[in-house]
Amino acid sequence: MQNKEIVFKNYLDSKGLKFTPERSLILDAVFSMNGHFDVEKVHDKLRKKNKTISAATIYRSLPYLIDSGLIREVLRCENRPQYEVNMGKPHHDHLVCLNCGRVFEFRDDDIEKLQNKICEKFHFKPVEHRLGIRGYCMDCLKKLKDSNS
Amino acid sequence: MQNKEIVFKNYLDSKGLKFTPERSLILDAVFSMNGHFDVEKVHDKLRKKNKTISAATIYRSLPYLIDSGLIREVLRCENRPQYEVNMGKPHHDHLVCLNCGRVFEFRDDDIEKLQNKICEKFHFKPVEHRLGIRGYCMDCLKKLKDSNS
DNA sequence: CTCGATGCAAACAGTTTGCACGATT
DNA sequence: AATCGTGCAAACTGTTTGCATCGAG
Repeated sequence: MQNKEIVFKNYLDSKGLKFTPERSLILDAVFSMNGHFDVEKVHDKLRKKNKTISAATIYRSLPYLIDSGLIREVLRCENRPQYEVNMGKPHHDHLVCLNCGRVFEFRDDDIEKLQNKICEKFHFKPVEHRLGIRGYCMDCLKKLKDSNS
Repeated sequence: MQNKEIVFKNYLDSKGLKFTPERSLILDAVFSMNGHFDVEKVHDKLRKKNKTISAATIYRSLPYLIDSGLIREVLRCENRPQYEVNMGKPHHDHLVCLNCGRVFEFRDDDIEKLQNKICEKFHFKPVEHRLGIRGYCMDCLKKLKDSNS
């Protein structure tokens, strides 16, 4: 039993909920994802392992995973909510390419500090923040330039 | 004919589209809104003026308003997309209170500069960015504290 | 026996689209 | 006549919910 299972089980126990086989599979699927994912991707992943679980169950499980701190919702750059695993990384922000859709992660302590300064100014107690910069990545810029010449 | 109408008309003309009475009403409704709004709010506003316009038409018009630069989509803090009028203010970010839902706007040039620095590092050409900090505002903090004592 | 968990299907909300009709040129 | 815009209703997508059933304690 790995760390993530222990965390999830403890969380569920504390709420009088059960660590079922389905929830275990969803947990594994979510952690086998690299990068961002949405409900459909989790569903697909499970189907590929011939462990189909109804979408309703996934929808019902995600809030528990979020509440337990194992995953979190990230910047909405598409039409549906995206999630990602909380891997010890305290926080990071995103560069989203409008052309290829790739997401580049970065973390900048100075930005974090400035944000805290602003919160102080407003007497605002921050819980979380999301910063997403959308634009064009190096590769796509090059491609676009080439195709125009 | 005011500025916004001229801008919109010019935009529509340039695309071979028409500045219809419906689009004019939507434009007015949108500009009479203070703060953020969504499609339903525009619809309501128009209904209150006894100028009911079908939701479909509003949905079809918003992209033109965005594309013409008159309004923009803002941070999604709720379940549906929110928009706001582009009032000359070049850009600002948001503090969203998780308790009362109020949105505080701010602008910080240092953060903007840092973002540009990061983009340079990634050879990333930014188009737009959204920063939302969620937490608790001063008033709610006070209220929450009082009710706990 | 009692709860919570599940899958299914139906319901739902927001958005988009097909279509017939209307207005403008 | 051609083109674009509109309202309506139907379609569609992602998500939630009611219900019968299952399964662990």
